[in-house]
Amino acid sequence: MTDRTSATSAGANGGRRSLGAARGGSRAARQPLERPAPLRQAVYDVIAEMIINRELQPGEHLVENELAAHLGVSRQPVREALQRLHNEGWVDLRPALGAFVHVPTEEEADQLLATRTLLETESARLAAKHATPEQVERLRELQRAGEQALSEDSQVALVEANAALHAYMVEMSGNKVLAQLIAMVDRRVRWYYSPIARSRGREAWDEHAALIDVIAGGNSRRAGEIMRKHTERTRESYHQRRKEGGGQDAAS
Amino acid sequence: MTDRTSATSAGANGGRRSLGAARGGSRAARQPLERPAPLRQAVYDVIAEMIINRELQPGEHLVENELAAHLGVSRQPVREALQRLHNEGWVDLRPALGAFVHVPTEEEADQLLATRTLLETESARLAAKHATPEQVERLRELQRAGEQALSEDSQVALVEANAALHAYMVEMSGNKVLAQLIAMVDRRVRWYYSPIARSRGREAWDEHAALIDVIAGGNSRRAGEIMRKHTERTRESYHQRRKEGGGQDAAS
DNA sequence: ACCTTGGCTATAGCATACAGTCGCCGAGAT
DNA sequence: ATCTCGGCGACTGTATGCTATAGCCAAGGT
Repeated sequence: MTDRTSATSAGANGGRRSLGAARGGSRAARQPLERPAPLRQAVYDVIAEMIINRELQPGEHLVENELAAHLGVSRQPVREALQRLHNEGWVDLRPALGAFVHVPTEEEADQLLATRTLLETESARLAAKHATPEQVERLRELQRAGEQALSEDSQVALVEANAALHAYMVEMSGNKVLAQLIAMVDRRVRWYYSPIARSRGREAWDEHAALIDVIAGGNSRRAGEIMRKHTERTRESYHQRRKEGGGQDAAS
Repeated sequence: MTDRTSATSAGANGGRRSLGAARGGSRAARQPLERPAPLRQAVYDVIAEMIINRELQPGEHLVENELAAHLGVSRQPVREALQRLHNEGWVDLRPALGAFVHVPTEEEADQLLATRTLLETESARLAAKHATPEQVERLRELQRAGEQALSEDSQVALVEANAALHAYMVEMSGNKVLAQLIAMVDRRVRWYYSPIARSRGREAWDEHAALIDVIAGGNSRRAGEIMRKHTERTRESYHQRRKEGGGQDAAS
């Protein structure tokens, strides 16, 4: 009982941690277009990030009170954020027990990768189908960003550039439904294999370059093929590393 | 306001209040295996159903208080149900304004159908790849159920049988991630075009029969092809009917 | 020594209370 | 007559209080 009291009192807007502070200043702004951006969104972002970079480990019990106290908000936004994380497969919600960080299984990882291949392949095909010169130029920009990260040997930048490139290609596809699905799947894929795959680096970005060329040429069939191979190789690399003992991560 | 009230009260059909009552008596039960099955789940089911069968119309403002009152629960489970409905694309959540039943656009419908084709095609391919005789037998059972519905000219049964057949095929694919995506997409697809498509009936079920034969033979490539054509035809039928004036539904 | 059982604690689930915000409408000014 | 501004109602977003349950531990029985 005492702990809960302390937890809530800490959260009782007396010490809004980063979350409240970031919003407090917007008081002056009066534009009708500006959306308040609910707390639960911020809470969701923070928790999701904590899960992704392993601050919260798979299987870990996410106690609403603790999270609320930690973030300086009440349980309510935390609950709603957890719900959303559940819908998107990040946490398991066991009735009357609460939320637990999802524990990835080998099977699931494989299925995710397979599904990703399917979706990304289609995305590439569509992107090639109606690519405009401006879009291609944008792709090349992103490609250069990747090369840069590669030369600087910055893993973080590399992962980011990779995500950006794929994301933009999806956007180019013009299919928002597809984009939504890919967003979900991709994020989880990255979570699964990011700690293992030191990124195929050079190789992967060469493939990207080739892919962009094909897209520029508008050859949708070939674009799809290249993307399939590209993601398949990532998948293979994933399996290989797992066998080699990168298994610190996934599954039991 | 009055019109909406009448709509919802009509939908609540009086008996819906049982949500709370059905659980009240569980006090005596002591089995550890018995899952409490949270209220929000029930609430979600009810609201989703109301949306699907048009008791709640596209664009309609879903006021938390009213839903809560009609269902006999507090706002809390309603909120959480709405969150989930939002993630799955059924309702739009406008900050500080609330939840609105999603308004389908023509573009979106098309993208949904295209995505469905992609996913279902893959599902069929995988199903064919490792189909067991038992599974094939089950498929034929479902097929017979469809034929039955067809001969009885029962639209409801037909839609149900159709859903069951596709769902089982997805299950056969063995890819749970894929299954999850298809479940989401399919449900929305059905929502979009159900009021228009009087189901292609005979024709569609003939295609099903052919598909099952191919799956039984384990020809995955061909299974995928057939499924693609199958769903593409549905798509065409959708567009055709829209142009003919079935546009009472989608978009503005 | 092992199993059973009853109470205890921590925590989720639900309900209720409070506060801030958006949009509307009418009154007053130009 | 039109435009602006201030009050008002409604509803969401957030906080907090309450209750029931799951899991644990210890005490007692077999």
